[in-house]
Amino acid sequence: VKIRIKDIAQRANVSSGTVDRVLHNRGEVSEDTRFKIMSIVNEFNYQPDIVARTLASKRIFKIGILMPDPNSGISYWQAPINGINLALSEVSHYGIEACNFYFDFFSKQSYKDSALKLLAQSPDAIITAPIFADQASTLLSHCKEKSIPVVFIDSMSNNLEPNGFIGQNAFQSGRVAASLLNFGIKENGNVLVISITNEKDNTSHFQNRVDGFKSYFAEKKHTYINIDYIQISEFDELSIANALDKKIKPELNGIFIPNSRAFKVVNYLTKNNIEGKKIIGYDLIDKNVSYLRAGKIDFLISQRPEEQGINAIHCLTKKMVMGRDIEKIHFLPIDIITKENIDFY
Amino acid sequence: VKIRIKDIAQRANVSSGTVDRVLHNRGEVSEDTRFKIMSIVNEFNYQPDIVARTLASKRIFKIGILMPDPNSGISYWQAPINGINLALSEVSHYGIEACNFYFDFFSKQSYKDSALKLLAQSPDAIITAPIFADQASTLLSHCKEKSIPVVFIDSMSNNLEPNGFIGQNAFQSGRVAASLLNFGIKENGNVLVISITNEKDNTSHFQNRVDGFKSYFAEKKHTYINIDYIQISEFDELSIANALDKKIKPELNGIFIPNSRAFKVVNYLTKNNIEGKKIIGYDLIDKNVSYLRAGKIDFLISQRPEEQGINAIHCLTKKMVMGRDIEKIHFLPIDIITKENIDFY
DNA sequence: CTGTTAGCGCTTTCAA
DNA sequence: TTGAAAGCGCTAACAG
Repeated sequence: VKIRIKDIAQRANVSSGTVDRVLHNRGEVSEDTRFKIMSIVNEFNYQPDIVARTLASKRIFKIGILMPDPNSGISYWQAPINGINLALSEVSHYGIEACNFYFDFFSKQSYKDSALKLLAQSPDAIITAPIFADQASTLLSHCKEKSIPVVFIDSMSNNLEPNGFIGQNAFQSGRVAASLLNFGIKENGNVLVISITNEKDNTSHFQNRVDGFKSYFAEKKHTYINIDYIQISEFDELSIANALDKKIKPELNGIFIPNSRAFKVVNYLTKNNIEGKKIIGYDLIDKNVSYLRAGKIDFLISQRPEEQGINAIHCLTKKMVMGRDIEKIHFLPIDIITKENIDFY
Repeated sequence: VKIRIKDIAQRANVSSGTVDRVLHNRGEVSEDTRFKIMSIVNEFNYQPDIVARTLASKRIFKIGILMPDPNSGISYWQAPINGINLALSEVSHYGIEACNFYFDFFSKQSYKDSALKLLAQSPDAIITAPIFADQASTLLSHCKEKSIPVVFIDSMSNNLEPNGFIGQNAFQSGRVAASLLNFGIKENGNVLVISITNEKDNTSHFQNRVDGFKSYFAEKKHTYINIDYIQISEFDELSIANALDKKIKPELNGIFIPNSRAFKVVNYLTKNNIEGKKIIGYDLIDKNVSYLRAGKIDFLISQRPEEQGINAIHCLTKKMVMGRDIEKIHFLPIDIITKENIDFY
């Protein structure tokens, strides 16, 4: 019971060219025939054969990728790019192509520059990690004007409205971390939140995690967990050591690091022969994974960065090739990773 | 630099029909021209355009699905079927179709019967959960003869060799469970493994989990965890209560249920007002999830049943449409689910 | 405004 | 053994 353009044309006493015109809203069709055709389309629930379509139309869809440079220090950013490339290889025969632009994770200017270069390529859609809220906002406005769909991955700037967001619920992930520490610590104890970050980071994302973390303990009635907090805005070893010297005490039970820099804390602990703290951090970057395997980090929370990339490509492909809507918010699972299950992620 | 059949034909001074014949090994081609064509194919690394291919060949690939009846008691089995259907809807335009056959989870005969009915439909590939090793083995032999690829999902019967397996590493998942309990229990304590299963189940799968669980504690040098074990082969409330009355003691710290029947244990505990045991089970079936949300189960381990179904369809599609090989073993992650992250799975 | 037509790259039948 | 040709369902350019 599949109806084709040819069938519709026949029933409407028009040519297939005309049907094609109304299906693609390219005008130049009288209201009468347009109506007649549409009613047949609806009556029989016409679904275009996308295989035939992609074969016939040699159209190329260009997806602009604007991501942090995976080679610049923070190895985390290789993961979403891997996901993007993997997905691209699967949909390339639909005429989906990418043009990649990388920016320096620590430079707003670099984001801005790359964004401009990207726009110069006139992409049909854009995927970006909106590390810098202001610059991402500018990009978004440009795109809205030209009606280029934009998908954010990784993090969400609170007041921006991209066509879609793919990432983790940061607040809730903080709660997950808290519940794990709570499970290991029993009724009462002391935990420390160590935020190694400076104002150049997309701090609100990390802050949401901390807020979630605190909210968990705030709700607990029968446990008495004392939460201390420290922010360290210099990333070098000495600054971190100085800051931690004051905060790491014997009575401390657990440590929560709300971003991928847990390994820096463990570096310090190892150097100072401090053991027995429960530690939980984020992201499966090499240095964190090594410490996890060595038993020096208890849990890492993963945001499925590859899958973020994969999903972003898939959702834009569906949008452009099949005309499907973009899901406004797509939260990925909050994966709990330990020494014992790390091999399967 | 894409080469087409037409180009190959031209270079070889033959018609495109002949090229097609050698590409599909349908003979009726002289060794000479065959060789000439193949060398061109290799030289230019010809990749068929699968879009054009599927459009031209109206071939239908039928995938036989042989799974436990999702409506018969064990609600778990709806999940892989959902995954299968989801993936099917994505690849249906490649001419992939399914014919479903369900069997009674507790009846070997029913598996056998359904397998025969399925084979009568002469499917091009088969997906099954090999709940009964012997019967699955018979099916496998039949398929090997007719060279029908078979993919197992969920569990693996130790000495069988399907073309592919998609599921979880059962042994390692038991280790994950153990490490979680260990995290919550500290240096020493008592844990109980409750295996609610009868000989009709595919017990080896569950046994692997228990083995993994034990292996974890066996390796621990500085913790003294005493592991008790009980098997209950009747599923009714009374039998379970009788069995547990003897085993659940105040000094018990943790309970591990190596299959989806954790809720039956929690039913008992609730009825008897027993609290404060750390509990870990498997699978996100409704009853387990309710107890997880209520804080009566600490962790559930999930095997991504939907994804098992999705992957099975995808890997067979790649095999049949694109001629790619089937991955022999595809282990899915061992997801750790808590009250705090359940909403995102 | 509308119809005609020539493909897209591959498969498949029929004839030679 | 091989070649020629008619499609698969849809697009897009051109003619009217």
